[in-house]
Amino acid sequence: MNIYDIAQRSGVSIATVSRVMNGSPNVSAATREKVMAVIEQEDYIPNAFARGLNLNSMKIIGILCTDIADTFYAKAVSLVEGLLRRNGFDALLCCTGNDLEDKKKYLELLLAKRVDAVILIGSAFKENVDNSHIENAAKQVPVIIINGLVELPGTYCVTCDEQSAVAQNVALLNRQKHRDILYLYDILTYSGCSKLSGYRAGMKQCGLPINENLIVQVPKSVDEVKRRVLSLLESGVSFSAVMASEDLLAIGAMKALQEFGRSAPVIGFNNSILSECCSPSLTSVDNMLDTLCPAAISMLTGILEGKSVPQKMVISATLVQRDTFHTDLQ
Amino acid sequence: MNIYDIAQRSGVSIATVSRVMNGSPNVSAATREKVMAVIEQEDYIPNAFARGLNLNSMKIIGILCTDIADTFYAKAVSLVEGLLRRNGFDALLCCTGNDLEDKKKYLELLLAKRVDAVILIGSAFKENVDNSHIENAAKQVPVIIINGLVELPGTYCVTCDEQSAVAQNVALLNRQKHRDILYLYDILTYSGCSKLSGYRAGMKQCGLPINENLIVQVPKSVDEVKRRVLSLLESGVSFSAVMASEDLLAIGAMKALQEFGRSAPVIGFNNSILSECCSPSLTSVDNMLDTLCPAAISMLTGILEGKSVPQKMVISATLVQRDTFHTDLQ
DNA sequence: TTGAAAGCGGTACCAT
DNA sequence: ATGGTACCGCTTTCAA
Repeated sequence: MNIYDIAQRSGVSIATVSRVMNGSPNVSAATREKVMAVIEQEDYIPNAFARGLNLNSMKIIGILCTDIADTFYAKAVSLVEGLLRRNGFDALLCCTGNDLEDKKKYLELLLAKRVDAVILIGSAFKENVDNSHIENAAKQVPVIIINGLVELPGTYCVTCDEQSAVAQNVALLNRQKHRDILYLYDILTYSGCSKLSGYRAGMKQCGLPINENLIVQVPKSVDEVKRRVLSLLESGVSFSAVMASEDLLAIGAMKALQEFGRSAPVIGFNNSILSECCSPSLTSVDNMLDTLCPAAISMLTGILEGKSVPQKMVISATLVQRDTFHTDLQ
Repeated sequence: MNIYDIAQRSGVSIATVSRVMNGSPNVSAATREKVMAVIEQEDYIPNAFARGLNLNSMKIIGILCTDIADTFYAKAVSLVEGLLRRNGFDALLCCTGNDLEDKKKYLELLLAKRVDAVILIGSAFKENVDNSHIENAAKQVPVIIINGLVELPGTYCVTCDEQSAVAQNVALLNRQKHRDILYLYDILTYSGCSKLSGYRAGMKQCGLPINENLIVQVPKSVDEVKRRVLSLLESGVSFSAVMASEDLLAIGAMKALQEFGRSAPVIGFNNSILSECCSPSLTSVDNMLDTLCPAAISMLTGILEGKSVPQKMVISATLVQRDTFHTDLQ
């Protein structure tokens, strides 16, 4: 069933059918009704490929993320997908993993499908890294980056000020007389770098010495983190509080502390469902996906409508207090 | 840059360029080389819409799931997306929520984009429910259902035998002299129904009486479940073990037990990352997504290649023992 | 208000 | 092995 069939059955030309389908005002009420009747009777759905070929768009946005099995990215994708749909777009999902070559390859695949724009979620880019693929993509379609920063023509970034958030946490802990703060992180994505430098900045601002032995890179696995922190504890490394770049890492640390029979404030990051599932429940930094994602989508729709939008937007984080840490937050 | 440009610059016809692009053997080595040189020099990428219009396919598979922020669905989508990509397909993601009307609407949207097939993940269908939209979709493209069951022409189901898994758990608990087993569930999807009937069947097989007060529907929220179970405990409802249809619910129950100062075996479902994050870690049924998803995709590729494939596949679950329950599993 | 017809950028059949 | 050309199904301009 195509536009010719509909035209024939309703005794008009395909141009008129097209006008009816697209809600053109230049159709008489009588004709419109006549055509609509046939369309509905035949359950006619226009061919999206043919429309795409003409309009050079199928209203599909590519979403590139490292790993949707990760709760943080899953939440971001969930929000983004819903918002896109509400704006009449579909989401083409592409999970890349952490390998740069894969990211490049998949970005090309996405562009080959002629998506209207690309949204990057939590990619592992930082300054001084090879961003040629992003630069190239941005020449073809708008590139929206959620929680990442690449300043190039055609890129638009919405980020959370995670650096300040971490620095503030250091200050809060310091106010409770903690001087030796263990910092756990996994990968140095843009976000990972921000947090780490927030830790260093926070320590410095508080006049605390930075002990490199307390800055520990760990794999993203509860058991593995637990093991690593336990061995730190056993080897007598001294710390009285823990911060982590991810809830998962914080939970590994908590488990180690529990097993070692030690108690200490622990602060996670992402305010994920994990922070509610552990016992005691985990105090965690909320990086405001609920705000970032809508901001990103409204940027995107603005761009596609030809409006002028800012290229960069930064939102501050908030600390969600649970069992593992309390303060008056002032 | 289109196929005409490439043809002109390499001094051949568009037919030949098309042959080169599609790896046809009917091209002389010399011509192929000449054309390839131009293609690479110009970074030519064929227009996917035009190809789609001709081939009636853009090699895109629609994925319909209720909520990708849920760790279980997120894992399923993650696996499926990766497998699809490895088979040369892209994934169009569509999260529906639990409303049937939305499911219908979104399924239509997916079909309107002319996807090559649809994969349903964890939809809330059971027998005696309105499956007309699925029936209709299956008339147009293959419909693969992961962890759901709809037996109609054009539908292909890959499920985990969750009913037996739950029944076996009841038997295991009973062997440890537990007779009063609290069962928590949230929504009665196909999967939810299977598990619940597994509970009933298991109790029956063990000759245990079924106390309807021990079958409790709860919302999917740790705090809410905790509150509900606490009030059960306080009201003196008697049970010595807990099973849940979801890790999240099991964790809520664990927290209630901890707060009430009671200890009891708890068994969750899905073997999600949550089960490793709670303390004590949660014993959980693994419903074998790592097996289900590859099976589903190989079914799909088989169908699209015109092979004959079974319409139904059932895989047994396994119990992953952690802190909250141990047995010899025999 | 309506229709004819020229694209959009490919694929594939039929000649040569 | 290569080229000419008729589609695929729609949008949109131009004329009437």
